[in-house]
Amino acid sequence: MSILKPYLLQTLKELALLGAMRNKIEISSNELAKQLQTSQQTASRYLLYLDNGEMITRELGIKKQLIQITDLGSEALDEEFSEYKQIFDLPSKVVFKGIIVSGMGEGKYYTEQSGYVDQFKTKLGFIPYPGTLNVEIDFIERNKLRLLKNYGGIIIDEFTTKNRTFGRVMCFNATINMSKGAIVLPWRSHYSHILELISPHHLRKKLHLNDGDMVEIVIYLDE
Amino acid sequence: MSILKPYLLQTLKELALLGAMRNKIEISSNELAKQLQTSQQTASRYLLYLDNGEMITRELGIKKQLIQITDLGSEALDEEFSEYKQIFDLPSKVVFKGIIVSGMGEGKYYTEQSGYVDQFKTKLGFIPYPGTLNVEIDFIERNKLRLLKNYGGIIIDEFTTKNRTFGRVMCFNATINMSKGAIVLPWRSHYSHILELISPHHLRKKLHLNDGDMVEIVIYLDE
DNA sequence: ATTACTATAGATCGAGTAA
DNA sequence: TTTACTCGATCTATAGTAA
Repeated sequence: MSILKPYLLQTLKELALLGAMRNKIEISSNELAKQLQTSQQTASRYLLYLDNGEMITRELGIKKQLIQITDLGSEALDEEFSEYKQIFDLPSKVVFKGIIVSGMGEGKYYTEQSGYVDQFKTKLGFIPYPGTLNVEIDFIERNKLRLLKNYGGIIIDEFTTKNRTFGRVMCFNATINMSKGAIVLPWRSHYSHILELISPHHLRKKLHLNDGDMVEIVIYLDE
Repeated sequence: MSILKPYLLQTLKELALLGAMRNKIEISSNELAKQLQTSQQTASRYLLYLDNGEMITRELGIKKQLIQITDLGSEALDEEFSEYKQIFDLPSKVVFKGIIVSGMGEGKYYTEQSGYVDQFKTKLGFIPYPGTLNVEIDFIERNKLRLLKNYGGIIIDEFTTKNRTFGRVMCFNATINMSKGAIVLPWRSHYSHILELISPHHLRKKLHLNDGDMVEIVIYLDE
């Protein structure tokens, strides 16, 4: 049992609320059942599942049992807590997971235009390594992209060369697998399922990334 | 549907992570299913349940649907978040609910011993009204008592009179229904389901308490 | 007291499919 | 494409009870 079913996570949470993360707590299946508003048998079964999944340790006496949450159990709770922090603390960051894909090389062309480079330097604080790192995000997560655009980021203004016009883009400071960079969203364009990242470093090389690798991108909203 | 089943709360959480607390999000039951790692039918059913429970609003188009979390839904998530905060943020206070019961009068004897009274005055800052107010807590909550003892409180040392020895006790500043006082835990003794409170005032009289009345006790750890 | 098994009742899931 | 129905399969809950 690797990923915890919702009702088992809730049970683990109740145990944590009773102090089982810091100490062994003495609790009978009947008492837990009362807390969970279910039957003694169900509470007993849940404890067995959690024990099998190594989320808790138990010391069974003739009466009661001493229960403590394991490191694995704490991690499960911590992950859940992180998600709630993301929901409520939002203004600070948005997290995407995605996989590395190859672009069509046009990223290099754009990121070398001095009209963009100068602005990147003053507004983002770095000169990007030529090219963009393209990360394909889960289709569903484009909802988060809409959120970003609504929220607003760092604006890179359009400019014109003697040949053509380069459009406005919106940037957000971001990290990819903890490395500093920024994502770049074309001002006009529908929400795509590809995120384009720029960075002062050659990310593929620095992070040893290949197509298909899973990466985590954290986007910072508070500039 | 008043209280949310665990799997529905998880679904609500996923929607919130996709931004549905701040905006309408566009999502198909199939996409949600993928996110929840379940079937399209189940995702659809969950959305119906959440809609019926007024946790979300939906606008169904010919494709997709626009979903936003209602105030009721936000509250449900916020409550869950609070519980996680309680687990992870080191608690600065512990809350008990219990009912007033009568002791056997020995509280008065102890709280009048000058060996205790002098220490109460210097370490707690008040001279207790003679007697203890006894509050019976939910049996399961004695786990929280263990937490308290591990955490450590204000120590009142043992002392000896010409007749006998009075044992060490541990105190915590506390309020009972917002009135100032302290709880007193005998150093040796197993965790009981009775809390003994002392206070500068005659609490029964001041708060018009009778046996069987429900009271709330807040114990402060940071001191 | 307990914990936790068995057996059955009940809830939930998802393939198939209509609209 | 969608959403969401039906209904048999599967999972979960609990009464009864042994240890």
